[in-house]
Amino acid sequence: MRPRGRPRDTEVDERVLQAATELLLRRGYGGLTTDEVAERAGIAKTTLYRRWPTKDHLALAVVARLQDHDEITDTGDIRRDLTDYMEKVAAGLNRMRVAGLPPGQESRSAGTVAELVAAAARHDDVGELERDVYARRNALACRLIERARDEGRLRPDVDPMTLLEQLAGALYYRVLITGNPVDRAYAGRLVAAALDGAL
Amino acid sequence: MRPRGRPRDTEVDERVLQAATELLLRRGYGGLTTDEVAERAGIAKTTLYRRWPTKDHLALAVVARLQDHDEITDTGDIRRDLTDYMEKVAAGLNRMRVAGLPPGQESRSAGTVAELVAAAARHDDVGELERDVYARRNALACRLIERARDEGRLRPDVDPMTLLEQLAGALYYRVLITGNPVDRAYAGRLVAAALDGAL
DNA sequence: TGAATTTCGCTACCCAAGTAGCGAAATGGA
DNA sequence: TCCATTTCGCTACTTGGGTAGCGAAATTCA
Repeated sequence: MRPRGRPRDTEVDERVLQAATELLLRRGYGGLTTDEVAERAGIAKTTLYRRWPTKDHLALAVVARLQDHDEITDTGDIRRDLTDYMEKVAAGLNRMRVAGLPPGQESRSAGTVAELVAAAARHDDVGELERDVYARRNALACRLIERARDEGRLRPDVDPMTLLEQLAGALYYRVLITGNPVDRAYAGRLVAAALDGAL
Repeated sequence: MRPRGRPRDTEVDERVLQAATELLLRRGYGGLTTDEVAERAGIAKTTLYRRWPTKDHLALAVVARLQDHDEITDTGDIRRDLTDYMEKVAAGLNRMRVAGLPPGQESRSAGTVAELVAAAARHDDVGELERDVYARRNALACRLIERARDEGRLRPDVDPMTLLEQLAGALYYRVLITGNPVDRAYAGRLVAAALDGAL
């Protein structure tokens, strides 16, 4: 049942997200301006701000929509499954990190990923939404690990979340802090290190 | 030998950093404004910008100065040494993460840490300076690991940098992404997981 | 039909980052 | 002493995120 007043134009959301997506992907976070998004979407800036209270919220909405909800493969080979998962996470990071750079000029910039992390720190609700995205994705991998553990393919005292944080953390650390590339080779080394231990 | 023109007032740098430090610690990144820093330091804003080309550069200078150059303990017990090191890293993160919050209202905000990560992504030179800070600190821990490995206390195929990235990465992941607390207990669990492996 | 309610577009505005340009002050060198 | 050079303070400005307030449009309910 409709609320009381004039209904929202639902096409507006779509047009705004479209325009914002294009700007974010082509020009990066700094090149995404609410003025231009509003202009391209053919609406007033105030209308935009009625739906997304800050640019950070808008950018998160864009990125959340871009997330492909890829499934996790479960072949029973935990080493391989985890490597596959890490590679998918890495691919997502790499897609965002080059956003806004002229082709060929990649630099070490973590770009949009870093800005979204900062956005999460600035607004509590953005942080929660972001955490939901990660959590949903990690939950699948978590079950993968639990199953392997319960079937005796991993040590019984393995804490799935700690293991995941070790793996994903290293990827994010590379992208955000050291700026080194993350590829399948690195994902493999990482999983090997985490599974085999250092002792 | 002095350059040609009017010399820079060296006291200005000190006064600016002082004012910026206080603002950053008390009000957080968003509460640090170049206008107020300049006013408190008793200089014109243009003078500030002649030394630090952006607010991001200034903030990094502040944080870099705050880093305590604590040594790394080497007791020969690699498990304990790494835990100590992780705890020091965590302490540094926790110090920055509460910056700008009224006491008691900690929230999950990663605050200044996240903003600095974004700053590194925005300006290549800020990124390089930041990486230098981390690299210098990590180099010590790296040697610690190498020594343990070469003395047979760790597997011979251990890659020190990968191990460090696993450890530090998980800490940063917690602070920046999941927002969970990092304390000594977590540091211990982390080191145990990395050393013992999951298999 | 009319009243209440909500969205929309518009204009004008505030704030903070960062820049342009100028005259005055402080230095080294001829 | 005079000149080149550089810093400094100042004022004015541009840009982008975000807000206030208003009149018009679109809807529900009586």
